[in-house]
Amino acid sequence: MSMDHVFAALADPTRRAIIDRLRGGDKTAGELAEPLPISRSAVSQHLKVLETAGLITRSKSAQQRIVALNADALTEAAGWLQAAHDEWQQRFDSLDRILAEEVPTDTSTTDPSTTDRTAD
Amino acid sequence: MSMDHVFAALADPTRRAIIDRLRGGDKTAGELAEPLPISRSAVSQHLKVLETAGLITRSKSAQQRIVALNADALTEAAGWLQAAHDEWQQRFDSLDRILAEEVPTDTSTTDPSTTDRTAD
DNA sequence: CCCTTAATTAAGTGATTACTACAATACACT
DNA sequence: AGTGTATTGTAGTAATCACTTAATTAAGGG
Repeated sequence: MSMDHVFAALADPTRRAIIDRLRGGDKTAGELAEPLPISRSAVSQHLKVLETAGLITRSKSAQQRIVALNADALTEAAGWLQAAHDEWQQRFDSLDRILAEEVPTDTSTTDPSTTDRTAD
Repeated sequence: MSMDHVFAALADPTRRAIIDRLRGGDKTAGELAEPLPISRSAVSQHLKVLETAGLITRSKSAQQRIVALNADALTEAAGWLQAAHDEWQQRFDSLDRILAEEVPTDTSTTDPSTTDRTAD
């Protein structure tokens, strides 16, 4: 259930498609394989990758395997991304504030060619 | 800047470590390479992967390359995860509610073997 | 112009990935 | 037991990955 495995699992478009379908509720391995342009064996292998990553759980019901999404692993990965994003955004915002405060003096006030007040 | 590339980039622990360091602000390629147990060449290759994924931007400053985090790609990936997580959680919550309300009746009311009322 | 520093690119290697086709398992129905 | 259905496991293969060393580009200073 390491982050390595979670992100590696999510890197494949077929596996993300499977997760997208699972958002609508549990499915059997066959139902998941049906719209995909690859063999059932390949789907089974993808499911194994997702299971190892902790993103899904599989349970038996007669011959069929019920596949369900596991929210915990999603939460963990989402959390890491959110943390990185938030800290960066915060740093970005404060930089914005600094720039907004300190900019006013730029040119024309300290221009040496206009400060030669020789008129007197 | 596809999701494939973003998640594939995040699947490597070295690259996540680089992103973690970048949360503290911009760094040069050398600064990023210094604590890592791999060659500078390898770090440069990792940076290229992160750049292709849109997770960082690189700019030149004299001989050095300044590396900066790019929040947009992080936002996109975080958004996908969050959407999957939220919809699942919502479905989970309503299932919880249904179970809490509907459990009382289970079996024994529609059993065909007990409806042969031959006693008359 | 030559040399140092900072970083990237090129080539090569061993490990891993995604797929297919085929074989094996597991369960249900007769 | 024997057949059909749902799914997984096992080679085998072509492509990609992470790494190393060696060569290359680019900027600055003598």
